[in-house]
This record gives sequence, structure tokens and C-alpha cells, in this order.
Amino acid sequence: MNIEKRSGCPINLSLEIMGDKWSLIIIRDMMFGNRRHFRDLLTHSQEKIASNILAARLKHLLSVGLISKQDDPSHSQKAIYSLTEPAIQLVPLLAMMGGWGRKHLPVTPELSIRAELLENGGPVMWEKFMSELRDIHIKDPIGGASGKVVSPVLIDLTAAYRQICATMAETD
Amino acid sequence: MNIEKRSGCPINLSLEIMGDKWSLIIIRDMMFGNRRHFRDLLTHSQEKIASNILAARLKHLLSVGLISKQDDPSHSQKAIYSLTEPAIQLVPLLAMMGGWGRKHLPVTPELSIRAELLENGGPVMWEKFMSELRDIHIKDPIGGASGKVVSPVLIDLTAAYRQICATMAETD
DNA sequence: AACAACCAGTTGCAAATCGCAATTGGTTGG
DNA sequence: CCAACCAATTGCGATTTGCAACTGGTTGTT
Repeated sequence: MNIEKRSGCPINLSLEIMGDKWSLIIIRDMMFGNRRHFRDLLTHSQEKIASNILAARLKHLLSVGLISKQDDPSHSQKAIYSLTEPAIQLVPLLAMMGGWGRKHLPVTPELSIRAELLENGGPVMWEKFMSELRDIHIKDPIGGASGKVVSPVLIDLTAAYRQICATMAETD
Repeated sequence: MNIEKRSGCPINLSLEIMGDKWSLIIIRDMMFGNRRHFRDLLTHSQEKIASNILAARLKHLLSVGLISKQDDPSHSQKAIYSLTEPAIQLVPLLAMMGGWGRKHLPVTPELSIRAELLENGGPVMWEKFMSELRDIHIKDPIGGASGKVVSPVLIDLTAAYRQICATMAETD
């Protein structure tokens, strides 16, 4: 993760810090799945990231200021990872990326329900979601990680996800 | 460029085809710089891509359907690369990525003027630009590559870019 | 016809990165 | 005391990256 500087173009600089196959996956899981611990991110993701790569990416994301890290008071060994303001402002980008993928790529329905809801919700929903993310990642990261503070939009998104998964299972 | 399939999540699938440091740079140059030939993309980009990597990426982008390739009638050896409809629909994503980078990263002013104009123009400008891209990449790729068919939005963007570059040079 | 400049790539090779599996040193709860 | 869990780290082979040089061919000029 050396600091290159190919050019000062905004798109290039963005790609230099998140233009790889894992960084945005991790941010996605923290953002939409509220995965806040190493073990959570390691095991509960669809894409089966390796532990050394997860460690390297987290270090990288920390170094570029997209996430923050703090001790979990409930468990001296646990660390809580949280999104920073710049990462929260990636919500529209991820929403659009999801929308684009849903339109042009062979997505599976149960995994794209979140993207669909977020796309339909539009900028108004994005703003609401971002505001809630600030509550559980910046204002009260500990409460947010433990589930004591919640995000209604996040609950809606995961509820819809669970429902569609149940429907799919039923038809088997 | 093997075909993985880590998951059917829209964001993941999008990252699997453009989640690297070069694919979107190439699409950016084709889109905003109207670079349509191998040599053009190789030499006129800020980031100095190596020729073997450019060749590999173009092959990859062709295989996933983001660009198309055809012979240049004016030169039997030249090939014209054009954006396909899915790639043109990345305009909002690239606009947002530029906007995000401009806000959070140490961009250079002359290279971010395009991102700023595109951001200020909003969805209305994006649609207009996309419509013009369809003219010069899909409807008449040969005329578009040779400059016989033009995109007014593109001209505005590059004019502003040239003007800012001139202003910067003046102050040296 | 000769020749330089240009065309889209390819090849060889060293360095860096990726990804899997196993392991580390420590903490927690029963 | 011990099994389960915690955030990583290590070893190592496979893959990818990036540089430099080169290939076989075309075009424009003289």
C-alpha cells in the first residue's frame, strides 16, 4: 500500500485509494451490514475475504482516513471499526454502483434488493441513511456497534433482504 | 482476467469488472478526452500507463462489453475503440467519483475543473453529455473519433480545462 | 524506391501483490 | 482449567504489475 501519485485528477486519486477489489466491499459491509469487528467482516461476508487481506485493507483504509478504530469496552481484545465522514459520503457512489450493476450485470435477486431499495429511495433516502450512519459510526460508535443505537433505514434494508431470502428458500 | 464470481451482489459484480486501478482511467480518457486509439490512450494520459497493461485492460473491457473495437477506415492498422451503452451509463458514477475526490483528496485545480463543471451541471448535464456520447461512440464512432461529429458538452469541458491551464501557466 | 515515423500490440523479466492454510499470543466464559 | 473466540501474522506458491525493449506491419515524405 505505498503512496503513489500518478496524477492529481480527482477520479485517479479516488481510484488510488479505493480502486481495488476489496476496499469498497469492506466499506459496503460496514455500511449496509453494520459489521464493525474483524471477525464479523471476515466470516459474514458473501465474498470470503482472507484474514491477511482483510487486515491489510483495514490498515490501508485507516491510513487514508476512511475508517477509524477504537477499543471495544466490552471486550479488551475486540476492536470496533467505524466509518468516517468521507466514507459515509460514499453512500451515493455505492448506491449508484449498485444500481449500475443491477442493470448491467447478472446479479442475484436476494443480494440486489438493498440496491433496489436504495436506488428507488433516491437522494432523499441517501441523506437520511447518511445521517443515521453518522449516529452509529461517529456520534456513538460503541452503541452503534453493539446495536443499542440503531438506524431505521438500515433496519428497513435488512428486513427486506431477510424477507426476500425467506421467500426464495420457500420456493425450493 | 479470469471470470471470478465471488457473489451476485451488484456492488461486488461491478467491482469485479472495474475494481482495479486502470479500467476506469481508460474509460475516463475515452469519455472525457475522446481518446479513441491505442496510441492516444497510451501517450496522452496523465498517469503513464504501460503498453502491455493498456493492451490487457482493453482486451478485458472488450470482453465484459464496456467498449467496442473496429477498424479505422483512414488507416488500415488503426483501431477505433468506442464506449458501449453500459459504459456511457457510468457517467453519473464517474461524475460522483470526481466530486467525491475533489472534496476529500488533494487534487490539482486544473485537473479537477472538469469534475467541478460536471458536478455543478448535475443530472441534467449528465443526461445531455450521455446523449452526445451516444452520438460519437455508438451512432457514428468513426466520425466521433475523427472529430467530424462533436459533443458540445465535451468542447465546453475541454475549453474550461485549457483556459485554467493557461491561467496557471501565466502565473508562473 | 528508400526511409523515417508511426501503428497496435507482444515478449522477457524482476518486483510486488494476492490468496490460501496454518499458526500466534492473548482474552473470555463456563 | 480449558474450549472457544479474538485480531491479526507467517510461510509460501501463484498471479499480477510495471518497465524496457522489441515485433511485424503501414503511412507519408523525399
